[in-house]
Amino acid sequence: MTAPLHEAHPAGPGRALPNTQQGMRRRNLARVMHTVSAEGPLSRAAVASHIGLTRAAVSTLVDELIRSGLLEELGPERPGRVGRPGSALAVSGHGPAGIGAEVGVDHLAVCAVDLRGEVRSRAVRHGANRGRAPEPVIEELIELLRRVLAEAEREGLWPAGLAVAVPGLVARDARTVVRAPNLDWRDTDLGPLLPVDFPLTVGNEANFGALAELWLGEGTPRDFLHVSAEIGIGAAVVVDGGLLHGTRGFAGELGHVPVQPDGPECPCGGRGCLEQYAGEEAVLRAAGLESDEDRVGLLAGRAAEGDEDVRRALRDAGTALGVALTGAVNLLDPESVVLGGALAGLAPWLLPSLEAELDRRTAGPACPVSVSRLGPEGPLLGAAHSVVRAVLDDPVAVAERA
Amino acid sequence: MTAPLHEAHPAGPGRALPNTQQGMRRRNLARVMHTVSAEGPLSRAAVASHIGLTRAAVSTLVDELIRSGLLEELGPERPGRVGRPGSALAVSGHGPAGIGAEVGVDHLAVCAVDLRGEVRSRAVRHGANRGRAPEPVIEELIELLRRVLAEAEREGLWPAGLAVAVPGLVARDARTVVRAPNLDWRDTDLGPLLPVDFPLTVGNEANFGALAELWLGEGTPRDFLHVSAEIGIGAAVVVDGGLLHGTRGFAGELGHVPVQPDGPECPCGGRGCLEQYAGEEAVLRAAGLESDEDRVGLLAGRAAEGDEDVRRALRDAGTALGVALTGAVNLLDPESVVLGGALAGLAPWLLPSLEAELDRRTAGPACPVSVSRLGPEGPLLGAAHSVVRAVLDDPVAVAERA
DNA sequence: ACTATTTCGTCATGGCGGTTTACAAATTAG
DNA sequence: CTAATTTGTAAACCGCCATGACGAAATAGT
Repeated sequence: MTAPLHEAHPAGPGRALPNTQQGMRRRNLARVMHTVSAEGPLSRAAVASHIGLTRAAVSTLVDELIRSGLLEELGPERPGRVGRPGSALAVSGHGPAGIGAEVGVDHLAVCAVDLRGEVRSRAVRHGANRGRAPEPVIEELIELLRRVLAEAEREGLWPAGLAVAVPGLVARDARTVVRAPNLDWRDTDLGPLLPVDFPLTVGNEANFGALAELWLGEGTPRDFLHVSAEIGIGAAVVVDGGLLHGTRGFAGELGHVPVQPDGPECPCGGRGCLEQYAGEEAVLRAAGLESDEDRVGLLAGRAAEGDEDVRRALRDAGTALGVALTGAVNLLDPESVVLGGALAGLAPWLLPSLEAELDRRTAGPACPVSVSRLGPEGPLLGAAHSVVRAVLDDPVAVAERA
Repeated sequence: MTAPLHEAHPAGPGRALPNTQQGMRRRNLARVMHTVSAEGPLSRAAVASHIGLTRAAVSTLVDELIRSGLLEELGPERPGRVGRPGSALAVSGHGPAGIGAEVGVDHLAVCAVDLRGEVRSRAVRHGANRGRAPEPVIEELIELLRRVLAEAEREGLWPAGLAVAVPGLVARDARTVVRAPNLDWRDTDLGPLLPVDFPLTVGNEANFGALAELWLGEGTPRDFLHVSAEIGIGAAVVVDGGLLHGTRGFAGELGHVPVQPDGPECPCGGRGCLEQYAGEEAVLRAAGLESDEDRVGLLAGRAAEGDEDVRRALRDAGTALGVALTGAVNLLDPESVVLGGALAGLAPWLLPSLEAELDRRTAGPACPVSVSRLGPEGPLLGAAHSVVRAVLDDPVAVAERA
């Protein structure tokens, strides 16, 4: 029963809808949902002027959305302006919810987000998953999922879809994990393991983090490069408000960009890949540390304490990141680079050398580098919100399933 | 009078059209044009089944396109199939034409392409333009343009737009050349210099070359990386059948991707940029040659003769290209890499080391590298065809101008 | 307090676009 | 020569949005 959510989450409302009158209607319904969702409570008239339709047309659209339970009438607004006050519309806090899940190296998490974007339920379970087989891990995830779904149902929500963030490469079918080095999973189709009766999507953790940044970050542009790191270093390329997936779904493998063509060998077969300089393992080694749990926290702690070895290791990692990012920036000309995931916590010590390297190597104004506010929350929120966006992108599709 | 052609040539038909009934109509007109253009002569019924409309609907669409002179009725087709034969429709060979122009380092060229994709007129003028001011060069280009337009008019064609390919960075407004090192142009707006009474677009030569590959190449995928080189090394990133422009329009600057972080200094401010290893100047120097004209031809000639110095220089350049492309391929996961422009002619000596490097550094199946058939013709054809595509993408817009 | 003005939401009407249904025309199969 | 099949078109219909008019509900002015 696991139908794919529309793959490669389209940027705008309803990209794939047919070019017929019904398709037009569905696109307009989506535009209403997006407008109300983005611009807060709005009257029908305000929505109409936002999207360029007449009040009459918006009325019929809103009626349909209210009947479907996707919009709610909040009642008359009381503005100081002249004229009859409008009736405020808001996205419904009941009805469909986006379920996000995350399989991390040392934790599992599930959450439910309503159409308003609020997290209404969540469950987390800590514990190292490194090297565990997929089945028991997913078994535990399902337990969390059950709890979240139960609580969501008590709040009047029903699941519109499930998106799972995984620390590894995911095939374009958005179902099978091709390679997850931290977990030691290879070519495992999560579809059969997660028998849910709503659409399932599996995606790369870094990609979901980037989407969270795009949708939840403040002032985030529509074209940027989102860099995050767990063990591998993943980048997500966001172009015109949409993710760049690549042919096989493997785009964004920043970790294996050559930084020093005759540097140390890398398991990927190359030499001097970024991961050999800025990967978690490499940085720990350079700092003279060893640990099996919360390695990022360890690094951040030592660096904050003033440990010169750790700081040097992070400086060098920043320089290597700067070299790799110079290539990426030259190739993509993004509006900015955002450091997310584990890198966000280490930013204070990475940024100076990273920016110095990037500035030095770029002619003209350098590409600004910023740090994500979301940090480690990004992937989970991005996953849940991807489902919410899918609902906003095609409201009738979910209304039919209600 | 120079209105911008729709910027950032959209992939599909009429992306920017409003979501109204007229917009729907225009999109369907575009779909008919695209189908007839791509699938050769087709009956109304065949078009209908291709795009999923009814025969009746297609009939009215075709009527309108024929009245506008964009489609032609070729007469009844004689198939061996049962049933009444359809009336073959073809894109008109008269009416609107796309005008392409190219400002090269040592030549100027202009051509006119009809909606069928045939080159109906062309004019070329050889002569070094290096270091000449924009005004006299454009003056000469206008002379060629006048000749091409005159011949096109004799053939019953009228210009639907002009696209100019320039060897340099072009701003997002598609009018001003920000930097063209070979010509020594900086921040020159070609709009005032080219006062034509139809839409004008200025674009990067490498980008137009990539578009030519996309539209004219056989078996070219919708996601690929097109690498070309004149003096600088430009790459064009094609994603889902559309060019990736970047925020400022500077995407694809492969020449300044770091290949050896502490290599020789580069005018861009960096060190060890690809251009320092695989740029024209660098290769000539490594080969111990010097020349002011047709430097690529010189290299190819010597390499073909068996000159070991030249071959070694090209091998090394290929290796450097391989390193830079490894980074790009990891980041973008394209379906293939295409070598175009000057690189196409040098491919026999570049490819082996390039592919070896790329294979070695990539885990799993390597990204296939191919060579463009179009070679130096690419940019000019791509420019002209970009105008033709714009007409196919929104037929009514040009019909109104007829 | 009362009227004029402004804005909101809705209804009836109409135009536009594609579908459905029906039919004549043109070909092949038997 | 008839039956079957396919094409192109015309007429009626339906869905969707625009237009214009109206009542409702607020403010502004006298």
